[in-house]
Amino acid sequence: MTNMTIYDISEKAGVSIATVSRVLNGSNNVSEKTKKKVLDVINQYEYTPNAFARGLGLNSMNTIGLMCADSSDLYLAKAIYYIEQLLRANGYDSILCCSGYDLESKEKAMDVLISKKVDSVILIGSNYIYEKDEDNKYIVDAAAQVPVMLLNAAFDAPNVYSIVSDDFTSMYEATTQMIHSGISDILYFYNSTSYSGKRKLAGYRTAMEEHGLLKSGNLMQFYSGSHEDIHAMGSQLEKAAEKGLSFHGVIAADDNLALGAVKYAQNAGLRIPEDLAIVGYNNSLLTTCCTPELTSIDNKLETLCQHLITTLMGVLTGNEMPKKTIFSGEIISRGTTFSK
Amino acid sequence: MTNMTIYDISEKAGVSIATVSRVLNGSNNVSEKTKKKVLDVINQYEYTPNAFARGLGLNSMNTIGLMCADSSDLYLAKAIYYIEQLLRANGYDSILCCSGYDLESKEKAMDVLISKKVDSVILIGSNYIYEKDEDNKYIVDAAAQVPVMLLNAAFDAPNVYSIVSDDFTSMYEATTQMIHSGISDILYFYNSTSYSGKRKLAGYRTAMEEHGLLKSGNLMQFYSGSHEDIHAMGSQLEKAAEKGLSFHGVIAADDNLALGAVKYAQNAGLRIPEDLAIVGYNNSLLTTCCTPELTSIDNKLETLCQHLITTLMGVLTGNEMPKKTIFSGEIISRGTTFSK
DNA sequence: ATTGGAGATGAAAGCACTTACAATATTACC
DNA sequence: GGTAATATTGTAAGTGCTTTCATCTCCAAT
Repeated sequence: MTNMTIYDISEKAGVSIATVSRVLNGSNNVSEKTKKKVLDVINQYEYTPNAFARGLGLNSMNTIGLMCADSSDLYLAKAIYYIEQLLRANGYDSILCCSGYDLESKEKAMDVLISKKVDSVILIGSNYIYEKDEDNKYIVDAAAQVPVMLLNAAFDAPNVYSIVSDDFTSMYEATTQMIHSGISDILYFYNSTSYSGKRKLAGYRTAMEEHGLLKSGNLMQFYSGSHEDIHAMGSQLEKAAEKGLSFHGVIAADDNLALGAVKYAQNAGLRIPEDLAIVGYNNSLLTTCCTPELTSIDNKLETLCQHLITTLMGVLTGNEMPKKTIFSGEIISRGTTFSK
Repeated sequence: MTNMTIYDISEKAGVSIATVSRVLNGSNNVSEKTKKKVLDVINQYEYTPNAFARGLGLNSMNTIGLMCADSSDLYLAKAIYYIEQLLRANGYDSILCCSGYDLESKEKAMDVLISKKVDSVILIGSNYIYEKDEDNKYIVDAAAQVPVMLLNAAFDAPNVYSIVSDDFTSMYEATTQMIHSGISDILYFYNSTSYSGKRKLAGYRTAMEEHGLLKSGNLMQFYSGSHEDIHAMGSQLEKAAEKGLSFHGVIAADDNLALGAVKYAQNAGLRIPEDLAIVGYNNSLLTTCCTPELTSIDNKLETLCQHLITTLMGVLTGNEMPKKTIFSGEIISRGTTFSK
């Protein structure tokens, strides 16, 4: 922690700097005797090698770039937390970069991280993959420099690894379950058409189609997924109902939207779940805030993160790792739906 | 973005590397003509200087260490978000380190950040300052290396800067307001005795004392402040009520605890606010999840963060800056209290 | 006693920048 | 046109590590 250099240590220990460097890096080409001698000096003076010089020599400072649209988003914040913990446990540090949701900002953020010489970039969230391939160029470019890890999105390119949850199946099952509970007019309430957004929607559609219940009027998009807008979400449902849209169930693409539906039901004096059953997505802490509490789909974020880090560590040590991994989610039943 | 060095650029531009370095660092000792010439080459080849070599030469990589107990905590996550944005706007990047709540982990986390050669460390949250001075040694040590910024805590030491909200006054006013609304048996529900925890409590005590209403039995501590425990929080209140404790108001030290009180009231069939008025703290998104919505104290986090960064930037450029700044909070009245 | 080879060590050349200082070019002024 | 002052540029010495390669030590095998 002092400002000594490797030269000071080598002098005090009576060895060359090469030897000090070797014990610093755990090389086994050092005799036990001199290793101990050097370590003693290092501990005595609380010497810490200069990280920049180390970085220059090794071309790495053991840092990983974490990118997400908004680190204050409930779900993303949890992911950041898990990932940071896991990385540090593996000897890596995290440099965080909130990119926002537009492509240009993402490209800029990516440049920042790459120019910081991170060992890898982890893109947290399904909004980093675009329809058009040219819009994903910034990812391909980054992957030419360092491995790129995607959480909740998948993209097939060299040096890009994807960890996703099976959103399609989760939504398919949630929808099927609601149909089986006797509800046939189910609204799908969503905001994003991101990678996972599309798969969720497809899960709903497939389940509805299989029962001959799909009506295009029951797909309702809201412009935002932000918590601040839950009242506006509620209003939108209210207006739709006033205009004659009839629905006794809402499947929402995330918990904020589901909470909007709860707000709507409460304002309209509807009983939950008798008059309106509601399912959310992400199983965030929002689920336990409202009354009744919210049924939601848990996509096993911690497991996804663990697997992501395992994969990344494998890649960084030069191992062949799977390019895409899929995990199943789970429906957590609470008060806003009928128990099976 | 390529792997060129300053030598390549100097060669292609027909100047020395010193000149390239000068334009890279915005030195004004370069003629416009050569500056343009060099910039053209840099842009043409998309050259980015090697961050490690730069760090070694400048002894800085323009990164700031962000430390918080748990980045997935609602309030801390918001702080991280604001700070990261502001830092990046000022040309700095953030390396994130979630320290947990125990001292030893914090010391370790601090070592990690310092050894990464950050330009400053920002401690986010009131739990970084301890009663005993020896427990704050890790901060003093860190401050010997780089400026240390405290958000929501204050500590007087060289090179340590504190940005706090006036928790005492906020709590004093919230309590006074509740008393004036006609409630005299007000429970104080808290978990932490951190820097701001103590000040909040003092605000409540002072207000109650001034009205001769303070009863020590009305101070109720809960072991955790975590959202997962809201049901347990509710149970604790329920048990206390069953044992004969009477209260018609709850002032909670944060929104999670307040939500616990809401859960209790709902389970016990109490009307809010008629039978039980509730005030939370932090004005987090939890406030709008429950019904009725939660009155809470907003401590102007964004303002605090802005001021913190302003102060930090001043310090880093060698200016004299105030060691401690205090901002007022504001009570946001919602449905869990009587409107004034 | 001799040789070969493994294991331990050191000298020195990177790594890609910054910057003090010296050298040169340019301008200003008489 | 000459000189001093100033603006611009280059040389070279850091910055603190890693690592290759050569050297040296030591011991087992012959």
